[in-house]
Amino acid sequence: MPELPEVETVARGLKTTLEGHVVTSLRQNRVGLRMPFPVDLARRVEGRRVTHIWRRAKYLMLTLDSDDVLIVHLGMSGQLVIRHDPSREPSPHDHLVMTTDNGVTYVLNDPRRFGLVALAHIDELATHKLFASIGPEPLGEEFSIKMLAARLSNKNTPIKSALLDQRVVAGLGNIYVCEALFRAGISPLRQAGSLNRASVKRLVDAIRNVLDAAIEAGGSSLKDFVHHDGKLGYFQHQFAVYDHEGLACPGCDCEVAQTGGVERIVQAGRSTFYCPRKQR
DNA sequence: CGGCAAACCTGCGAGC
DNA sequence: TGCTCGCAGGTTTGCC
Repeated sequence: MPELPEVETVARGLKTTLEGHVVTSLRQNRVGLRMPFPVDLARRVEGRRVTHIWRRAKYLMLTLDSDDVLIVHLGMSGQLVIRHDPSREPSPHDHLVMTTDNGVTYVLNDPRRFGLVALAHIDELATHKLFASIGPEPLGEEFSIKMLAARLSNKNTPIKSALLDQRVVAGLGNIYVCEALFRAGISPLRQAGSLNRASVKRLVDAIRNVLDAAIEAGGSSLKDFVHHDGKLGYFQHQFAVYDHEGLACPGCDCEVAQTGGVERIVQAGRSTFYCPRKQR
């Protein structure tokens, strides 16, 4: 589920209630998710103040006053939400339960358990296994036409697959790759290395614009995604092509009955939605 | 090295 | 109603 805009939304929401507060208890209801929880997780988090909440790629980052960083990835179905009734019996998928000194309880719930929780010292983040090979932040200064062009130039894979590769650019997932390629007018089938400079420029602009718009809308809620306070995102109502197979492409003026509308294909095992008339 | 399929896991909707 | 199948926002592994 959560791609860059969804994780950014959770980070911004948590800032308002969690930042500046001390973790009074951290309970684990299982040994781990995709990877085992750190063995010393509770010991290193309990009693620490959360000084800064931020995001890198699709990872939620909670910096503690010990200079440890609590790293949370929500996988496909993860939620980090406020639990208003802490006395309630945890649901089978409430894997972590955390309480802070202002009396707020947070639950990490993740039915599919593709999520991940890790802990690292702030000085070792850059070289940490999770982050060492991740590409630039698409909303940051360093992401440019020149740099994306360089990263795509020698790739023989379709542009769709290249953009899903977190080493090329950080934070994009299936939804926003499809939407960005639509906005840029580029076919997902094009070989990444075949894009000219003008196409790469449109792609850089499209990626930034779609991510900005999605963050503005609080992310996309398809099945599982909710904000920290349980509210839904609403960018799904602005999808042009994602999950729109057979529906009218917003850029085409002809009838769906004649064109077939938005098409769905499978690339590297994942659905791609696109308009073959508007995307070349 | 590069690129793709499969695996990890649960839940849900469609179809029979 | 109840079963099976396919599919889902991500990442890693292993194979060619």
